[in-house]
Amino acid sequence: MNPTESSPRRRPTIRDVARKAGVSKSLVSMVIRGEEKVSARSREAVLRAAAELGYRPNLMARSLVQRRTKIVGVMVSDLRNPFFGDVVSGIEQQASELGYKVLFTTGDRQQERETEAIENLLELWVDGLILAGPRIDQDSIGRIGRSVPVVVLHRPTPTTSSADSVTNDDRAGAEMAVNHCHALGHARIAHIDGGTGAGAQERREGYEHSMRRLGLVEHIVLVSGGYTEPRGYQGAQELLSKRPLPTAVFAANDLCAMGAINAFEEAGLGIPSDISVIGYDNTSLAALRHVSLTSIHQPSIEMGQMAVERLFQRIDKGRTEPTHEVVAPSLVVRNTTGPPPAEPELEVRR
Amino acid sequence: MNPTESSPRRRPTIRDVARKAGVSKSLVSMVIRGEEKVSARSREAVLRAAAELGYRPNLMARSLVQRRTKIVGVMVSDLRNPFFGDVVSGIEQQASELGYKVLFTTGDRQQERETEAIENLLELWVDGLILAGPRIDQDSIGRIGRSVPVVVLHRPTPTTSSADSVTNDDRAGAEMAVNHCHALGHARIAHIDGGTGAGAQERREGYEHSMRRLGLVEHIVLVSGGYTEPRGYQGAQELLSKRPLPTAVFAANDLCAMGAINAFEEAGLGIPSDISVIGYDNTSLAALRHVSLTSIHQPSIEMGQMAVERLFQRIDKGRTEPTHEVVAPSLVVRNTTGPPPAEPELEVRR
DNA sequence: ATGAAAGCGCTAACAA
DNA sequence: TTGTTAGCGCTTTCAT
Repeated sequence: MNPTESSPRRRPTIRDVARKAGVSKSLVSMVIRGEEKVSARSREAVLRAAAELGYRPNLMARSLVQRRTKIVGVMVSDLRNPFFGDVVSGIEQQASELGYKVLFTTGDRQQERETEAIENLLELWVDGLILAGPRIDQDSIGRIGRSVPVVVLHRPTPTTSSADSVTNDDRAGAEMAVNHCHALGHARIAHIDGGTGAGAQERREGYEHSMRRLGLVEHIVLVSGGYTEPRGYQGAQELLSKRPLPTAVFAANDLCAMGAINAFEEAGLGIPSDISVIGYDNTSLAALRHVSLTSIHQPSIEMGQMAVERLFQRIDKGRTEPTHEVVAPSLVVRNTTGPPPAEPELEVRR
Repeated sequence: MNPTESSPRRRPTIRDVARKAGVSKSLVSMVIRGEEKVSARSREAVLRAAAELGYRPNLMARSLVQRRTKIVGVMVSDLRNPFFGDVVSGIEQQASELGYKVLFTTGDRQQERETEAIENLLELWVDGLILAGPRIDQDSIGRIGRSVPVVVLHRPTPTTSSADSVTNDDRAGAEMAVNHCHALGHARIAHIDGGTGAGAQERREGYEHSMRRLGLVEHIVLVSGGYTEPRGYQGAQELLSKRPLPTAVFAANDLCAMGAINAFEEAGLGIPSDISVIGYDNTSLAALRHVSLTSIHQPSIEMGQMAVERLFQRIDKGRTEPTHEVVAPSLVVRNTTGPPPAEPELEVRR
């Protein structure tokens, strides 16, 4: 029995191809990489041998000698959030445009898992790293940024950091949300926050700042939530236990908003007749006509593309000073926000 | 100026650590891999040097000599479908349990992109491959399966194939959907199909078979759709242009169902008062109380885990005969299905 | 307990 | 145009 065949499919290497084609390794290498200076005869022989053997170059071996992988690593904090679907799509588009492959890992919204996920990518010596909505601390990011080009997505990064960042202006977005509600006549505007999620702090601050600026400081109600539906539900429950009830709620993101809406509807409140809800991210979820959630839009596909572009500038263009791109969010009004209900107090006074 | 420092962060290698710690490469290797037979003194010296240099082992170099990567590659057909969030989560859990890393790529529902995505993984010499909802043809899958362990998720695979598969019984699930509608009193049950999506054919067949078995063959209405919301919307539009209108619609998946619901609501139809809608996959989307979509559940997290387990058996346990695991789907009744409206014909006759 | 040497699959000079 | 050689960073015998 042929030992090569009997061994459970040892993958053919460049050597096997060379032997079969009757040429040297280097010639095979040249053909595989599409170099010109190869005679048609050799080229054909090599290609045929490669095809017959089912040869596939070993990227690791190649990367080892070239000292670069042409791979962009992407750590996505939460694959369950539809928001990241768009981001990833933008990343892939641009990467393939620039000749890079993309590999993903996920952190499942837990710091420890994120660290692991990033480590996995780093051990592969990816040429660059994109952290999409990371929760790990800034110090860690800075440290990683010193050993490999890093772009942080959706999370503001201190200007001192070695990492680039691409974010939307969360503070401005939050203010848009509050202003929208205020313009509709709301005063008791509450916020279910995003906890430790990327950008959550800024949205919180934007909310508070805006409330203050509008003279609604005594109406500030801030409950803790998170970037998931159950967190939004919990946050809404907490709001429901307080009096007076808010007439509008700004939720940390769309998922959170959906959870809040569920809680309110369960409590028999009409949306937006009794209570308005506004989300953030303008995900595909919000756009579903059946959901029709008013939300703050951030251009996620474009942001994904920008992240890759930034990485590229560092890797292939030798840029070294960090850049911090901030894109403008925008308000998308749909059907979960409207004017507040008539004040019950009026009826009491009557 | 120290040339090592000035060069734009060349990553430290095992050699650098060895030099700094004043020991040999092999010793460093042993320490890094946590081997026992190393003196405490050397171990400390090595660890300190490694920490100071920010050393990170190069997985590629290691894989090259070990001829295995301890990486499971996963090609996900559509990251925008929340369904895959769960699947991925199951895959990651089980993989980390078994000591494997996971790397993802996506195909964005296009065959060509899928092929590329898979190729990327293969060139890394991943130890095994999971194809989650692939659209590429069975031949290609079979070919890949002959060179590396492959598990196909969510898509039935011919028993002749060299790949394993983990699927739910799409045919049975489709029949459950139809039976549920029939039990509610519906006869005009239409189907918006999933086109070339994984399992779509089986769902289509299950629908037709079930309609036939229930004696509703003349009510079979099958329009083409797909596994996305816009496709569902289009499919529903087509249904709306036909007479008589169906009283219930079985959509290829939840996304498709949402699109259909949008179309129906836009047309002024009440759900489920005028028309019932049932989806497939029981995604987080369907579970949103505000959406509350009746759907066919498949245990996605468990299926992800099983896929990894199957891979593991091939990689580390030497299994060679293909397995085809089929799990049972189940019906989850929510608020988008109900009894059909009173027949308008009755009023006409009156 | 530690080190020297060979080699994983590939590319990149350099020779021929 | 083609082959030879060295070496990428690491693990793995095999000596010591």
